Amino acid sequence: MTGLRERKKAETRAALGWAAIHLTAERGYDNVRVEDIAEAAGVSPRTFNNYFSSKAEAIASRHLDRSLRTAAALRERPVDEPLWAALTQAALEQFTRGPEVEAMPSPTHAQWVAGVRTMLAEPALQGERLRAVAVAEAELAAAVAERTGTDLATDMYPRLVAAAASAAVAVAMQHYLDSADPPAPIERLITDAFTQVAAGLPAPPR
Amino acid sequence: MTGLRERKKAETRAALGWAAIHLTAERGYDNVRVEDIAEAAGVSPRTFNNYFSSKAEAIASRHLDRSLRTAAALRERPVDEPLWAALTQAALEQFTRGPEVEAMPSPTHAQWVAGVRTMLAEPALQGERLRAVAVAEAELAAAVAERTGTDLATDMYPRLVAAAASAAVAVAMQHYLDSADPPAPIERLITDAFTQVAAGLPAPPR
DNA sequence: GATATTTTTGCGGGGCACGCATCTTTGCGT
DNA sequence: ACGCAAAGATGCGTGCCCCGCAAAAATATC
Repeated sequence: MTGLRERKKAETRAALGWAAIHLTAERGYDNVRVEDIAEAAGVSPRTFNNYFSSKAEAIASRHLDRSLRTAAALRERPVDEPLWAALTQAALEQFTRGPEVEAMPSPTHAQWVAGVRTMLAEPALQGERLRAVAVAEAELAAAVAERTGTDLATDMYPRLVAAAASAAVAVAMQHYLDSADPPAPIERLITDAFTQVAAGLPAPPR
Repeated sequence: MTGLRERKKAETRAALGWAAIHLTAERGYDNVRVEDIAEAAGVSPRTFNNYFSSKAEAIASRHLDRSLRTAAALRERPVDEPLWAALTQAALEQFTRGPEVEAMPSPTHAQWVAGVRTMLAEPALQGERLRAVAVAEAELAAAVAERTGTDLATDMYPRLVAAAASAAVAVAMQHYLDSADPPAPIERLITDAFTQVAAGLPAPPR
């Protein structure tokens, strides 16, 4: 059962995370104070640090949540699906755009994308983002171990798979952001990346 | 030519980095103040921030340097060596222990390892470490692109290779630290990891 | 409705990162 | 050898961040 307490906590957390991202994309990382984020979310500044232990962590929180969902998605895939096909699908599922982005008016949208790009370039945030990916990777490794019947404690295999899958997604996203004109569809990039990794990344003929 | 100026800068940087690691492994991350690190390196506290923009960055600096050396090492490998063999060797080269560690007396050494483990577990450092790896990965990708005649701007291939290689090293290191009793030789773990990745990480028979 | 738990909030402290002005060191041309 | 220009080191001051602690408010339990 989902009590009022838990729901409110989740809402506050989401509000703080979203406010942190929104304000940062709008004004730039160090023109946003914790105080501003707290105000936008309707809580006291002190409360901010009850939810996140740093400004960076708040901003990275959505990325963390989404990354964790990949592991959960893998567990939902049919057990008889081949591993790499299941991984690819699990990853793809995370890239259907949510309503709060879709509902954004178009001219604003361009500014938004630019703001996000600037945000991602901020060194102070990259570390936290990568840490989020690492946390999710552990979950993914556990799911892979379960699915393939390997042992996390003795085999490197599940961790290698999880790391390679994370890398595929990361590279595809980077490629998408870099060459956004014209923007190659992210779905194709992800599929491509997974295919190459699953083929062992052979050196191309020269 | 390597002037006095550059040499002194490099020395100061190294001294700060080493002091940061040493003190942190000894006392724990938040029992070390920037002031202490500066003092140990023989410079003023203000100077610390001329070299590193955070305590975490200073601690991760050696890791960054070592990671960057992998990319440099790849460039030194013979051009006719197959890609994955060259990558494996380049990575292996970075794991011959330096004299300042080798020279450490054995009882102290145990404490040292424990200290380092605690240090690596510190959340505040993990992000910075990962960021260092990411920076090195970009270098590695460039080296791979060069060696394979692919194009960084249009092909995901070199980045995927770099990411997969980084992941192989990271997983091997993690495995090494986790199962350190008995400690499997790191060289074998790395070689194993690279072999699996280059084979496309096929699902094992159940 | 009264009591017990959880969460929020205000306050205060210790530290960190950095801009700016100043002083010192190094490099170089004559 | 000397002095000037460039680069680095230092001290000071500022704004912000993160967190411990204890009181107050909100929610759950009976």
